[in-house]
Amino acid sequence: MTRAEADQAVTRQRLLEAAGQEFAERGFRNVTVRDICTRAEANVAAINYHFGDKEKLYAAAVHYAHLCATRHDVVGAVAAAKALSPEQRLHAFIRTFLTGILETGRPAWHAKLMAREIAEPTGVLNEIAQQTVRPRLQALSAIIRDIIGPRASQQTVINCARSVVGQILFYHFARPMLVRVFPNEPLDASRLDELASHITSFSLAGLRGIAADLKKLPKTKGKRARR
Amino acid sequence: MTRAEADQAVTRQRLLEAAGQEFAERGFRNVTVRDICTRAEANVAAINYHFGDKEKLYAAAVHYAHLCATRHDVVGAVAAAKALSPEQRLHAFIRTFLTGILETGRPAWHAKLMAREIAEPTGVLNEIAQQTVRPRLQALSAIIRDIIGPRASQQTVINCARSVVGQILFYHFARPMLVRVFPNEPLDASRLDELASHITSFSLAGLRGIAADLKKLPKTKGKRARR
DNA sequence: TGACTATTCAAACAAGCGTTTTAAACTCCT
DNA sequence: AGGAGTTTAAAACGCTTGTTTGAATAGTCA
Repeated sequence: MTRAEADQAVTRQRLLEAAGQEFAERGFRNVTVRDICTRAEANVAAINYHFGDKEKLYAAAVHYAHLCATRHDVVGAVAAAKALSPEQRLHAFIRTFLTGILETGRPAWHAKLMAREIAEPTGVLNEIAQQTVRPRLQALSAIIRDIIGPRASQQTVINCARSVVGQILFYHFARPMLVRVFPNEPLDASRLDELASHITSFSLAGLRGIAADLKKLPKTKGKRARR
Repeated sequence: MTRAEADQAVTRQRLLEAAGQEFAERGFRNVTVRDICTRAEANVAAINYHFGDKEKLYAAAVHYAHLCATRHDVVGAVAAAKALSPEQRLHAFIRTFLTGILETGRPAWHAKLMAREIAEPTGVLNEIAQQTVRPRLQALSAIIRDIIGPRASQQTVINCARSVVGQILFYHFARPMLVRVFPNEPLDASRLDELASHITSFSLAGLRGIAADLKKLPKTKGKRARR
């Protein structure tokens, strides 16, 4: 690799990192290219030179975040825990997912960027849906089905999955409000274990309750209770 | 009231409605004053004339939304159901809250505006926190305590409240992703009953599970199990 | 070394934004 | 009817934004 190519690589990388953090923290529209270039210690024109335009930089940042995320991913953590009980796998899923939400600064802007894109799509949302969300949903659905049993309808599994993920992502989306309503709670990585345990306990009980409800109404053979 | 005053009032009101819907749907930064004025069939200068500037219009829209929301509010619905069981009151809370999230168009941009402000505060968040969120949290906390009993710590109640609200708001924040991951699900008002029932069942079971866990660990007299 | 390419940089550009200005249109009161 | 006060309308202003330009710099390779 030539020196020039190395320079290009290092500037590109700095832009990618700076853009990822800025975008994750403040959103696509609220971040200016000058903000990013200042943080990356690069010239204003660097973005257009290396990536074409702001949108392509954003797409590259999302793609990069996905690569980073899949390295030590939620799905990976769950797969590695294949030998564990469904309850333990649920805890692993929740804890790993929540880590990316509660962590601050450099190491975990990936999850925040994903979450932001989920709420305010910018065109690369479909890519995220296919590459990041679907596999996680698959993993979570498998765990949930292990817990509530094969008689539950697919719709029930999905509703439960959304209940679990909703509890987790709440700590991302509602953060500005949470710090105002609960000013004495840190709500950062120091609470990870406590919050992960709570969500796991709450969700486990919820899932078992749903499963118990199904047994009381064995009408439609369990499956396909949908409308 | 003079004719001029009536005209002023009607234009102001049209601006307020148009702004509320635009802001709720697309966010403060993504909406231009020209968008609002076009929708309200008013001149560009109307906003600055009637409200001063764009931010004050936004604040007025939030305030107006709060007024509309408190008319047939979550808290009101719960208070009216004071005679009901905690389980029924939980269902009423969830269903009323979820209505504002799932409803489309005119009648229910209030909840969406609130939710948007929760995720991306613009300066009036403190007002919302005090006027809208705190009373709802109080109402929900009371219901939760009725269900899980007096031995639970305040922190446990709060964690549970966040678990319930997280499930509900998820259908607002994650909507763009949800419609992509579940393209065959409507996720609008037609699903209100089903989703409200699911969240209620899931949460009720979750709460009872938390309560049961407390009885198995009566170490610290229940209260103050924090940290 | 010297032509050639790749990268950085300061400056300027064009478009979109919120806002202001200025004047016209309208209503009200005597 | 006519002046005063209020609301609407069109145009333009100033600022910020993303982007482009063209020169300056550094590195490669014959």
